[in-house]
Amino acid sequence: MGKAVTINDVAREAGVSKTTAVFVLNDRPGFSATDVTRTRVRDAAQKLGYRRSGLARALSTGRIYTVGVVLRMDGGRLHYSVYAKDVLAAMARACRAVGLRLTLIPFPTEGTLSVDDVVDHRVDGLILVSHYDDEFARQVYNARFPTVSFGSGYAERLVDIDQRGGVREATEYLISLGHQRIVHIQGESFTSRAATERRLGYQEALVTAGLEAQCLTLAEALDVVSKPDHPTAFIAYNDNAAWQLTVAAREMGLHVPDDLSIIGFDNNVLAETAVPPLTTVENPLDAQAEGALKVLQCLWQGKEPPQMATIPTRLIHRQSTAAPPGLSLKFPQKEPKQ
Amino acid sequence: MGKAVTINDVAREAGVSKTTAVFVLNDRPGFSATDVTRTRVRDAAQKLGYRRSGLARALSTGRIYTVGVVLRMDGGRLHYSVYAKDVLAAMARACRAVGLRLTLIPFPTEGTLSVDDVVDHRVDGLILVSHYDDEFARQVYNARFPTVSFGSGYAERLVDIDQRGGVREATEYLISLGHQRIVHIQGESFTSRAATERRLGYQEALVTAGLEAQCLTLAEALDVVSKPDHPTAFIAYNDNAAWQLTVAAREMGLHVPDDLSIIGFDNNVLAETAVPPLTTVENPLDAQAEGALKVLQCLWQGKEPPQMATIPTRLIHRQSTAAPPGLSLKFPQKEPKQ
DNA sequence: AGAGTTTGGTAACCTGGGTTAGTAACTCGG
DNA sequence: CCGAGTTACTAACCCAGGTTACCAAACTCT
Repeated sequence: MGKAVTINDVAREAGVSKTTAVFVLNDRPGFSATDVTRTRVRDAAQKLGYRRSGLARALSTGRIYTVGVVLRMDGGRLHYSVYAKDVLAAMARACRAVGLRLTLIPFPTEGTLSVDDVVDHRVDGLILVSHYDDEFARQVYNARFPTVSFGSGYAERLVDIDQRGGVREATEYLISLGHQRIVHIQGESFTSRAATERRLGYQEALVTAGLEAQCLTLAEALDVVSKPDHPTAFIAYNDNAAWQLTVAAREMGLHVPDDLSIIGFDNNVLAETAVPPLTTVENPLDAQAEGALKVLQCLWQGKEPPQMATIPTRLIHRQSTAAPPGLSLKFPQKEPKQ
Repeated sequence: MGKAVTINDVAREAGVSKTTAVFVLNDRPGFSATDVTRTRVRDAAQKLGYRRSGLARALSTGRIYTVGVVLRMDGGRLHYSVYAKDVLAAMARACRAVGLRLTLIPFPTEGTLSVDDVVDHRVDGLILVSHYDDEFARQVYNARFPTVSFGSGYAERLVDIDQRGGVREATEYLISLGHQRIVHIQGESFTSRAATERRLGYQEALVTAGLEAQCLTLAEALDVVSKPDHPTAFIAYNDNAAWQLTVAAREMGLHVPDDLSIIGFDNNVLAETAVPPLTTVENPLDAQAEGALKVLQCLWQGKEPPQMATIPTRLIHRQSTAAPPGLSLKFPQKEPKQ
């Protein structure tokens, strides 16, 4: 590897003081130097292949330009794999865009994390992604370490998407297509913020339209759909549930969307993979990631960030939604198998 | 946040020199101090809530105790999401076990990464996970930066699983069940190391048994399985392909495993999610991650690591494999639909 | 011409640890 | 009681940057 070139080497090569070299290379505002000097320093740096040490810089500035993403990396269910990877990808993009680095701090499967553990990770701030321990979150916030919650979870400085509005819009769309019997497939953790918000969005839309609300678990929904008088539309908690329902419906000989309309939530790869591709609510992870970083930047600058930021969602129209069978004039209604 | 407590504060509080404080707190071998002194230092540290700065330590020791994982975070296909997340989880576990941290260095969607970019990420070493740019890999290796390849890719210091042996064992298992017509579903990138190795494992087993080899793409396989005289067993490049074939077979009214045996590769969440759960070759990511770290540790200690490490795989028996229809005595053979 | 300001630049010290080379005091053998 | 060896501890310097305070010369104003 050879000895690394330091700023001292550059200064010596350019025949100036270290201070001058530092100030020139950092384009320090307010520092005056002749063009000749500036050029000499830059040429010397170029010639020696100088690359400044992020470490030393971090030590003296007190900023390391890295955020830690605390995330459960276990959790075997398929859609969580997709979500975790998508969140990381979005955070990585957002960080890259503003010149930050990203350290992954996996939340352990067993036990918990302590503030000490986390601070030792040398990060300027933390992003707590949903599904972590509330006790841990409270500790970190109490330590006054710059921290944001990403998605549902501990409610301090939360950056979340508009869960409720997204589902409301999707439900209103189904109503506008003429559906009267619309069922909501609830998330597995009924009490989580995301699950609650999504359910509320569904209920708000139905109440406004004067229709009756019915919330089922995925298992119940899979059962209901096999009955002859099944509902004409389902709005699922996430793409995974929507996708499983789609598979089940297809196997039962039901045609999606002619016999059954299905809407998911997340717009992740599962929605694209499904046959037919799912109409779904976009989970704008990129915008959410940017929002989370903005909050951290506020904290770093000493500004008080908003207690809560909500990222708008939008409905992605694909091929799993249509008017209910009675209203569909395009094709003769198919008879469900059995 | 208050002012951080430094080692100097501890030394002052304990009434000793900084050197003594450092040596005591680091349990430096060969340093002698009375128990009274040691206790005084430790008590002072405890009392002040001293926490040493990883940054400063990294600066003076030249080691930051962090590895960078270079990984594509785009690539929308479902199984890649699962793979990326599983690899990260495995790397995170392996790092944690040996007291290292993990920085995610996402390989950009467009363009490439430069060595400068990466070195600035303040890491002691790099893990290049498959699907990166060969040119980039060459540069990093040339820069003599401690680097390992994880899985298929640039062939210097490669830590890979026993792709060939895994598929060979799986194929031999199908043969032992009595299958005569076994088809291999190839990976999408036919020429990649993983795809080649897996195909070779399949071919070796068939040749040894005196059977005829047939390699198809997933699309071709989905087509073939709809024919009346379809093969009795498929061994897929990965769980995703196996899973798609399973879904297709089920929709065609074929029963897995009675009509059709299917084996996947990876043993990830897709294999568990599939109905029926897939017999598959385990992709031992944890062992592979540990192997990759071992190589880095060799490099850090100046030892020459093995050019190539191969992690053994094993077959996971689930419900997608059985004897071929003719040999199955358990149930009457079902007639494929159509 | 003397005072004030701008320009161009630097020595010295800071970040928070780790390390080297030494010193004073004590112990032991002869 | 003198030299050698050990024990207990420390001053001073290193890592590679960033910052502060200050200075000399040149320029501007009255």
